[in-house]
Amino acid sequence: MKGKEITIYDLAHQLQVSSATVSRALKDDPLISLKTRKRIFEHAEKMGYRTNYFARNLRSQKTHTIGCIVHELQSNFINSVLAGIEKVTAEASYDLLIAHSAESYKKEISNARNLFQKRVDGVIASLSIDTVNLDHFSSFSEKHIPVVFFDRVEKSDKYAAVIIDNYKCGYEATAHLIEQGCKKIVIVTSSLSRNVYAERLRGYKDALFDFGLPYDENLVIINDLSEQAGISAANQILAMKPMPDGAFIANDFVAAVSMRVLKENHVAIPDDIAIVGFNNDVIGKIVEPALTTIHYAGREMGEVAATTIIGHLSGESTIQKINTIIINSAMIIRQSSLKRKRDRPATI
Amino acid sequence: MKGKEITIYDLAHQLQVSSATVSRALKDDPLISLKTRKRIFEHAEKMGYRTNYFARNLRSQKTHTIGCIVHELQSNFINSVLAGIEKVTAEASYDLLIAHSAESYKKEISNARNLFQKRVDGVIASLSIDTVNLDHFSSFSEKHIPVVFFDRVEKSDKYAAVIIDNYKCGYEATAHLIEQGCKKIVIVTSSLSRNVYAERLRGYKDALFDFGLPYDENLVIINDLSEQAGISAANQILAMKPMPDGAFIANDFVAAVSMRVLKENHVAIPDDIAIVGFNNDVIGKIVEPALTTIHYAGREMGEVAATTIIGHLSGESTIQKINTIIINSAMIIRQSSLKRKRDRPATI
DNA sequence: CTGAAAGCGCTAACAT
DNA sequence: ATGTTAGCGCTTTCAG
Repeated sequence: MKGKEITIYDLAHQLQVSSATVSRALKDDPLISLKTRKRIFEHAEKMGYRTNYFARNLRSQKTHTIGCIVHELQSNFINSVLAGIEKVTAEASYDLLIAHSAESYKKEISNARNLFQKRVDGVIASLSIDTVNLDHFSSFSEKHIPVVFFDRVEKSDKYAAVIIDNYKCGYEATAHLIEQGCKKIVIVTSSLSRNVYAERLRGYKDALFDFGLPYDENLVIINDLSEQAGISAANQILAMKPMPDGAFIANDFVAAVSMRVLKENHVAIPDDIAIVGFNNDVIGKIVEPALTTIHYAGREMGEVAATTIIGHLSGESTIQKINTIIINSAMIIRQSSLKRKRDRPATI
Repeated sequence: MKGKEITIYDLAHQLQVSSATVSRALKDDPLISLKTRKRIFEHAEKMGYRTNYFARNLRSQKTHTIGCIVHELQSNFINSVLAGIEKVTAEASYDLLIAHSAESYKKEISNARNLFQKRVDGVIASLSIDTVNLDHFSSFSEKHIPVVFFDRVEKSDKYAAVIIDNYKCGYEATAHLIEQGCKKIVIVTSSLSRNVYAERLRGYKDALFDFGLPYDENLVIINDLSEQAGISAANQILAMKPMPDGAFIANDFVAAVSMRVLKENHVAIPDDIAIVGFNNDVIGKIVEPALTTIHYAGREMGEVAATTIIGHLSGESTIQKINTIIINSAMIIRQSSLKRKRDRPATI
């Protein structure tokens, strides 16, 4: 069974038709009569024919591959986005090339270069925390290769973006804490060069203002969202006098780590301090008390990003027209933020 | 800048050499004089030349791609394996095609078919929970495409395997619990068709025997390791009379979920029941008390698997010779299993 | 509806 | 050390 690979020439010869006919039939080209198509299909199947994508791509000058750059892989959010992208691209029979920058601008640049070398037909990306500009994507725009950013985006008329309304999320989380009676709310976040964090902070500020609370920049803790960052954020909170009675933390993992440290220091959650996380990670259901968080439809975000790229590639729409798409998000209230134990049941 | 793509012919023409020389120089072939090579390199760089992998692969009949089938993506363990594989394959300038079966035999079959269609040069895989045989890999072995399994493997002389000593891990975990004074130890595990679970159970049994404890099959809880499974396992434990005083749980996530339910039912950990998990997931450091677990070097496992495949492909070694490679693993003792609070400090 | 033929860009024998 | 040449397997005009 080691034998040679079957080609369309073999099939053509065996069926006494031309290779062109086989090629067309295999793509289900209506130009070929249904009868011939069927005959060729069945024969190809029987012979164990597999299309040679290299020959096809070489000839057609398309790779049928979408490149994807993400800043993180150990994240439920990113994984659901990826699942959404995968679903859509697979349906359109595009391949997916996933590169991850591990939150490094330098790596992101080399990821982009790599995808460019691999001649992807389109790019979907979420920016690393320390990315300073979009120059590394210009090789794509120069060759008219479509690029769509998601979640961590940068405004540009050259590329489209799929995001959630981070401002609204920040506002709602803060308002919720205030409604629970919090008067001094810490926000633990990351680089304000990234839209997601900057926007949420803006929402936080506006909520404070609307409810008549003062904004104090000492209550803004900026770090890298690592485990260590969670520990030190908690320690900073513990050191504040008086201690804050609310915290809005940029992701559920950091929130969980902080909660652990706070509890070790005999701080009661939510009574002493109410906590809201972000992302709706599984960990939020494991920690005690269960974590109030913001849920975003990662899967949907991925699907939308992929659909946009593929629509563009098949000439249905143009990325320049679309520019920005906003996906839904919603707060999930659990015990960690419920100071006023009332009728409202915790959502699990 | 939309212009045509540069080819080796363009470079050849511009530099007044033949296309063959350019081709060789670009692969750093020592046949070409260092001077010419350098000249060509620099010119290629300047012109923004990118190699056309389709033409190359079409000609060389190699894809330079390794396919990888995993049963899960939301797992730190799998992610570290993948990182290890990525490192090695990237160094050897192979591409990686990742497919995931989501613990479904059917999907695994279609993943395999897909990778075969894509003509990967080699395959690295970890079996899904319900995989019943290895027939879907026979197309690879027939074409002499090397396959290496890792972690969840099935014995076969056609394929190589990279694993940890699950028997030893099961034995040590159980022995540890016994040393802590446990007399009735539950084991929460999954399908015994998978080597990893069968072997650990064997270790569990032997440890019980060696320490003179009876083996009771009612203490073996088999489920699918989902969140729901963790909840029901805990409920089963709660219903046992007398309640077990030790539990060895197949992964840290399920252990964490079970702990939560147990604690909600006022069971003290480790005093009422000592717990050991598996995999050394981050979650083990978040739960309270911190979880004793078994650490396996996932990254190393990935590196070894990839090195084996690539060694085979470059003709350095043969997979038939190697067959099985065993990677180190070690228990990490934290509070969840320490009934006897003695000198031994908890490892964090 | 089908066929003939050219060529995508690269590699590797074979020749110098 | 470098050049010549013949494809790799497919798609796609152009011609019937």
